[in-house]
Amino acid sequence: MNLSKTSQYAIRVISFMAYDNRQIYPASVLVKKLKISDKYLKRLLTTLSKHGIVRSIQGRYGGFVLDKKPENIFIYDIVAAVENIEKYYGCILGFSECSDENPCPLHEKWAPIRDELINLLKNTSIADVVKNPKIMKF
Amino acid sequence: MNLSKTSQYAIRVISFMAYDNRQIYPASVLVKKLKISDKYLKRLLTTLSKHGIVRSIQGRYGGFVLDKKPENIFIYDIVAAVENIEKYYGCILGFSECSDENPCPLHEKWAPIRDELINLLKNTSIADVVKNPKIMKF
DNA sequence: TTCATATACTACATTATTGTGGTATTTGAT
DNA sequence: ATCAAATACCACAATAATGTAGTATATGAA
Ligand code: SF4
Ligand code: SF4
Repeated sequence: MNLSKTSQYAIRVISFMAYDNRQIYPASVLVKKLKISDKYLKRLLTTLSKHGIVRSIQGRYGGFVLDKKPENIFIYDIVAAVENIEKYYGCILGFSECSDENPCPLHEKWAPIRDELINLLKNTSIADVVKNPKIMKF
Repeated sequence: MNLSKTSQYAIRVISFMAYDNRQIYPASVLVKKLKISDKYLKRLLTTLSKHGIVRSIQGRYGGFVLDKKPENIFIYDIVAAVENIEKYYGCILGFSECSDENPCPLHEKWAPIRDELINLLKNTSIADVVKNPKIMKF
């Protein structure tokens, strides 16, 4: 019951960068600050840049910058950028024959929870996440 | 955002057996009906029997029987038997420094969803799941 | 133009999850 | 007691997710 580790990494990086979204952070700094595997994080950053969540600046004195204001970056977009978001819409039991149209008794209770979670992801911005000083003690 | 495949398999098997919880099903029948990998399902059934969810009967004419009435077998127990249930109590963002005591703005919204899901798993019995004929068209 | 330092890319390594094979052991009808 | 048919067990295979290594390419300050 959690986002993939990759999604969590992505959220952490973006959260960190949200502190000062004008500053250019080279990957090396982010790796050191967040203690995430060097190459894995770099690859992740490239992915995020291709999805327009960060902007990459190549060459010397380059790095990564947030491409939008933290208020406009939603967790849902980050997750959708790095993993298959469809997964979050499926049946919790893994059945395929049924859906909203053919609900089991569980569905009535599951669907609202699922929808709440998706809405949470869609409505929560990085600015919201960053409000907690505890989290940001990297 | 789903239970592990193993959990889903387990729920399917138990659901199938719930139809006639007096009948002894040899693993071979369950494999054929549910189209789940032979050895993997057998191993899973052994695990479930060790957790008191099914009872195994060895030897010729043996097989597996539900150890309780479907009304008394809860999804939560099945999941807890086959995967690490702790996973479902953690932070969705994967942070560790904080918790209910040091909530971020997201936590206020996440915790209730998490709790609802856990309650759903705890309160939903196999009898509930099996009420939907669509699901049971194996 | 050079060059230090950054990202981009590709291939491989490790780990966790899921799936398979072969054999030992159990059991009750005969 | 025998034996067909079932579970239990152990070791390995395939796949997916995560982590690592090395090289190519880009860029701007000097
Ligand atoms: S009806 Fe039940 S089994 Fe089907 S998708 Fe909904 S929760 Fe899953
Ligand atoms: S406060 Fe936020 S980051 Fe911390 S456990 Fe709760 S949801 Fe996760």
